[in-house]
Amino acid sequence: MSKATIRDVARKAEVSVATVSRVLNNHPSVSPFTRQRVMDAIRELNYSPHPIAQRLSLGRTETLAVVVPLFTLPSFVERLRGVQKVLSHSGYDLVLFNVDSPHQRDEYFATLATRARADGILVLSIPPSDEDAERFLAAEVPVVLVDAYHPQLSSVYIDDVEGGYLATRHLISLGHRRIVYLSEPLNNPLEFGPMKKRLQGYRKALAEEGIPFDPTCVVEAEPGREAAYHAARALLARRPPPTAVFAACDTHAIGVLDAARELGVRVPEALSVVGYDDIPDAAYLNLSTVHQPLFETGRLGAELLLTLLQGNGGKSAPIHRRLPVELIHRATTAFAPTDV
Amino acid sequence: MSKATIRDVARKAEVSVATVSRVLNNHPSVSPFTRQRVMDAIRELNYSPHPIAQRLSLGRTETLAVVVPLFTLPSFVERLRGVQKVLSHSGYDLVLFNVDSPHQRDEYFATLATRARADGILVLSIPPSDEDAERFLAAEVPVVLVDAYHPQLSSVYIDDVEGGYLATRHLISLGHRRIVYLSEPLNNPLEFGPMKKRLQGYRKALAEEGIPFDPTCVVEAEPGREAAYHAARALLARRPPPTAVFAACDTHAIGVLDAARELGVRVPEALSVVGYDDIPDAAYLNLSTVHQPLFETGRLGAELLLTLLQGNGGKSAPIHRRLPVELIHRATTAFAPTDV
DNA sequence: CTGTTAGCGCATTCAC
DNA sequence: GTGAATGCGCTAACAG
Repeated sequence: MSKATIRDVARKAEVSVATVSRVLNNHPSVSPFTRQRVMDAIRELNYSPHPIAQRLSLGRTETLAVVVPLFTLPSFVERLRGVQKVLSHSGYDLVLFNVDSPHQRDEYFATLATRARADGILVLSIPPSDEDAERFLAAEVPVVLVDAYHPQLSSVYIDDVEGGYLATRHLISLGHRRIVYLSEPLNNPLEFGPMKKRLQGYRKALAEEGIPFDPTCVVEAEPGREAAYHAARALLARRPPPTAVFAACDTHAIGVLDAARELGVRVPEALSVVGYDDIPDAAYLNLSTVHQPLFETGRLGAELLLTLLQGNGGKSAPIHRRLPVELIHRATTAFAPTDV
Repeated sequence: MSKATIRDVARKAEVSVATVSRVLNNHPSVSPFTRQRVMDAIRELNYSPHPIAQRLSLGRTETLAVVVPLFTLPSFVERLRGVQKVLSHSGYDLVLFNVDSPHQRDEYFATLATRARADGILVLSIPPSDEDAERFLAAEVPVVLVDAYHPQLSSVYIDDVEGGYLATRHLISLGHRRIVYLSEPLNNPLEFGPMKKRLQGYRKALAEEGIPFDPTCVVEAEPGREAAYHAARALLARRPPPTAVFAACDTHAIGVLDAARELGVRVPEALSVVGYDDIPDAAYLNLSTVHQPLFETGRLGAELLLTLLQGNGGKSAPIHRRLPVELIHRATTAFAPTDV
């Protein structure tokens, strides 16, 4: 249907293609009369400009790339929602690049480092290497990192050290001393960093209170409730068992709750558990946790990218926004048992 | 960097652009010698073809549109995973269109009905109108519906009538008679149909057993655990209360479990609950439910679309694939209490 | 095997 | 105000 081209419209309206183009981009210098005739022709032919042709001519792609670790992170949906909310009315197409391996990440980052690919790039939770950053900079394609950081690239992120610190301090203030830090693998192929940062915060809080760091109190488990459950069972079998667990993500925290329930370990009386992220389930389960603004972070990242796109040409200094985290004290944390 | 054009390569390799184009699309008729020279030039210039220009020239967009109700359906992630898995290696860009209002749906469907927009369209859980279907057909742009159905458009879906039937039959066979059907709003703005279909299955099972249909046993609640929880509280306050609830989605079923627990109604002794979807949480909570292949459905939909794209030109008859559903009997359903 | 050329559909100088 | 002409970067006949 819409096979009509700008030329057809021009012919029908008895004007030149240039004029049609002008009314299309409502250029001021077109007489009302001609404009009307063109509009009529457009409507009659059910014409709409060919996006690809426009893009080639304009030298823009009208496209934004969003790079996400779609399946590894459960929190991505919330972030993506925030992103989508902003971009939906921006006129940009949102193309999704899912990376689930380092190789794919490298490939995407390499191919995206061109204005010919996308006008801007939004990267969720995947830290680019220095080399990647260089390429992005050289290609002069605006990039915003969400939940990731690189000094040379704009970003929106949270202070994970602070988050880990808050969670641990909370437990310490309740009298806990044998606090386990349970996290997803600290060294993962995608070099997802927050888990390490949270560990730093954990250690910082411990150090502040003069509690010696016990390496056996740092345990890693694969992502997912299941893995955390098994890890927790092992933990609770220790003698003496920990009195508190700081899980680096809510999913893990829930796995810990599972194990505790199954073993008859009462929470929070015998075991305190604090999670991280504040996913919807956390509120429901009354899980004490560190709240991080998932939706917000996506939204702000997208907005920042649009801003960078506005100020085209001016490759200004990167803008970094750090959003606050907050400890939510719910029902899974309480004073440490006294029979230590 | 990659500002080099095909002309630059041609110049450097001392050949014509046509030849460069040939090696790019590894056309056979190029002498090994020339090919090597061109390849060298390409590498030296760090050249890569401009996607937009290619598309304009080829008359293809190399793009697939995926239309999703991103935020209303919790199951979309699983489906999208399936889609992504297939498309990631297809060479197509995957652009995401999120619709959360009828208006947006209409807008997207209208603008997508052109080959100029996308080479193919994948629609998740949003039934197009007859008018939409006509437009897609007229534009000759391949469309695959996932979890939705239209006679003229290819689709991958499940038999929701059967699902509703299975769930209800299961309850009936356990001796239940006062069975409530709890569902998301039957008439929703996006005209999402499965809830009605499941109701049909429910009624069919009832009818088969000669159990009179009681309109007060059909209750609607907004999406989400919370709303279901409130609805369930009201239900359990009835005298006599229902002995079983068939929730049209697992999230609702979980809300029912919440209410039962809070009111001290034991499940499954005093109340049987069966859900629908078999989301990850369902397995964990030991929820009896109707399993539907979320990931599979997305995967197959994407594969079907690619197939349609292969057989370009031939606008064959629509292909419909109906995937089986299955009742998973877990711990939330049991024989009806005898003290009726 | 390789080069020349004509589009693809639109935006945009530059004249008039 | 409007039109003719040029270019965006690449592919695909058509010649040679």
